[in-house]
Amino acid sequence: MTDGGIDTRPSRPATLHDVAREAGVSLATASRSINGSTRKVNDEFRERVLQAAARLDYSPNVPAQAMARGTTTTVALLVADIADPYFSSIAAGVVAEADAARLIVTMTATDRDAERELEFVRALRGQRPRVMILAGSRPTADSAESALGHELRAYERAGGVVVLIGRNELGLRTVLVDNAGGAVALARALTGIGYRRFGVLTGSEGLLAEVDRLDGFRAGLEAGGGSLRDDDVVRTAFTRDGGYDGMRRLLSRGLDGIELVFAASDIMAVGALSAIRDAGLTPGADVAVAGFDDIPTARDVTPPLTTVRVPLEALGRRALRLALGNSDAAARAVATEVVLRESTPART
Amino acid sequence: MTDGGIDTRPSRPATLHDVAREAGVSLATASRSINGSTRKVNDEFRERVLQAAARLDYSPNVPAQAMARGTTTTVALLVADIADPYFSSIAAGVVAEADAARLIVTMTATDRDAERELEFVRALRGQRPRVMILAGSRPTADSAESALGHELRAYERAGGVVVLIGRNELGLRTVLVDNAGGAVALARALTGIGYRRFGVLTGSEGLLAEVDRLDGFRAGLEAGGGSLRDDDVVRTAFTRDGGYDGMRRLLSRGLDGIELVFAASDIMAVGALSAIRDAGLTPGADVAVAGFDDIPTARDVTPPLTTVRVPLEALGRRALRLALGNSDAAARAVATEVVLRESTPART
DNA sequence: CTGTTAGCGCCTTCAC
DNA sequence: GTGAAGGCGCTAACAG
Repeated sequence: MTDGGIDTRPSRPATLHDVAREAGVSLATASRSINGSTRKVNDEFRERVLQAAARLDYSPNVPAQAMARGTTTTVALLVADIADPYFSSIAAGVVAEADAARLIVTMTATDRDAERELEFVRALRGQRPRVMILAGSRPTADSAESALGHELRAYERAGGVVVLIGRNELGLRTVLVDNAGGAVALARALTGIGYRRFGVLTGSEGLLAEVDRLDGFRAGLEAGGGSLRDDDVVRTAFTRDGGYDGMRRLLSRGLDGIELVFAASDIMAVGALSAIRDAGLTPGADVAVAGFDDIPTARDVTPPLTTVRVPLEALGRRALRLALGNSDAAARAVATEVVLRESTPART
Repeated sequence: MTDGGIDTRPSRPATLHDVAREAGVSLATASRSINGSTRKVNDEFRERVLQAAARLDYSPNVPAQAMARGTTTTVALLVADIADPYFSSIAAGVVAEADAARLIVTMTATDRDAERELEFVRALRGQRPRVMILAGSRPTADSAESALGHELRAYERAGGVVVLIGRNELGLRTVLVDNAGGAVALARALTGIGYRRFGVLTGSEGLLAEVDRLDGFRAGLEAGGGSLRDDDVVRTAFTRDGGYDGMRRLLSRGLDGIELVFAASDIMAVGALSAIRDAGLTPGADVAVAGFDDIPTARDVTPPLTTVRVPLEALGRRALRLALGNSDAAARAVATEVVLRESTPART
């Protein structure tokens, strides 16, 4: 820099070695000063090292540390769809908790594709994350399942920790959600305020959550004296548009006495509301709608959505805590809670 | 495994060395077989290596590869809030594009805190990501700003690439959004359908996006003959709850002739709609509301929200493409587009 | 308390 | 075409 200007040429990042030399100490001392090991370092030396590091804009090479230590500080998170509020809320929880533990989260989306999920688990395994959290619940059984299980088990055998959110399979650590209980409670609450004839919008992929919610709802109706005919159960995509289409199908076929439509997820319910409105009807008044999850927008749609609250962010936090060995996170299924709002007005 | 069962004890992950030995070839040959280098490998050998790898459940150690190669396959993404649809949509775009380039995305949230942002940039720098994307737009200037700039420049000097989304500072690569143009167009469209008296809900942190949107809106009003009084501009948090509170303030103070409230983001507009409704008024009829961004829920609230579409996912994709040197991604500001919906019915 | 040194797992010239 | 060997940046024994 003979011109005295700032050197902006891309250059090799400073290494610990450089810092040690600059500070006039050994590599080991530099290392100990910067990340404080068990051993103590003379204050003066430490100070010198730290200043040298600052002067050189030194930034520890994490991959190198990982290799030397034999362990990373990474948490891998695999979700079905990042833009879906269900998953982004969970992700926010995982990130928040990771933060507290000084871990970094890597995030990927499977697009609800089992092939892709498998592929990603394979790729992620290579990163040697400390923890792998899978939140995209998937079919109860399918061809890729065994391969997935194999991969996950291999990962655990090599010292990794897997946590599944919302499904209970493969004998892996799981954060269970009380889907069934919530659905039962919802059904009872709805029959309790006078509803009798129901319709259902659910997913078509046989996800565990879907199944549990439907079964629970059925059970709750039985107990409460409501009725649900088999052909009033519409299977569609587990998305906003799926909810819209499913509701439209139901409407064009004729509601035929259905008083309330239960959508297996809020995001589907939101689609259903729009479909109802687009058909010239008024949700709540002409047909009631209930959802599941209590995503943030549930209270902002009109009418505000009756639903079952699943503490999504807490799920994410709990998943990571469970992975990190916090045993009280292992407890039992995460409780859910019925939230009655105006989309299901009391019937007389 | 004398008992013939499956060994599930946590064991050391298989290394390339193990694979080579198992296949009876050298380390180099194993390496070349598995990740295909420039050199050719005898088919038979390669086959043997691949099988050995499968047998041992070998998974390449990415951190080790990174070290040896001197470069990672990581993209670091820093956003303000993961659960906010604005950012999760951008994130989805980044992830999708990263996918195509076989890169892994690590994601962190700053919680809109400049301190945290700085801290994270520092930590992320250590990961030696190929690219760093900052999407949490922040104050136009503040104390942490220079430190941030210093850190980012050091990162670039060491060979990294930084891309900013939505702000134009520090002389770094940027994906610009035409906030001003969109706001101008919105204002003109609204005056065009008969609105004259406006109110505004905007953020209080002086984010560039806020400022541009407000200025643009003002300019558009002038051109279109609308009016906006200074005390009809409410500064509040750039969140759903901020929108709710701001609107409530406006309402309790008395709308005083305001016909339409422009919220600087959809998420704030959504809060405003709820506030209006909670006050016993009907949004659209009693007060019109417009937002900005066109997040997915904009069309699902009632009445559907008039807004300015920002192609969020595309922003994310473009940011990464720009980072990867795709020059056509460098073009000019991303275009925005006015979307009129029922929250702003034409005024005779 | 400080310094020396041997790896961590992999890639990549360089000889063969 | 294949193998041997050095080195990537850092940590963690191990001596001093």
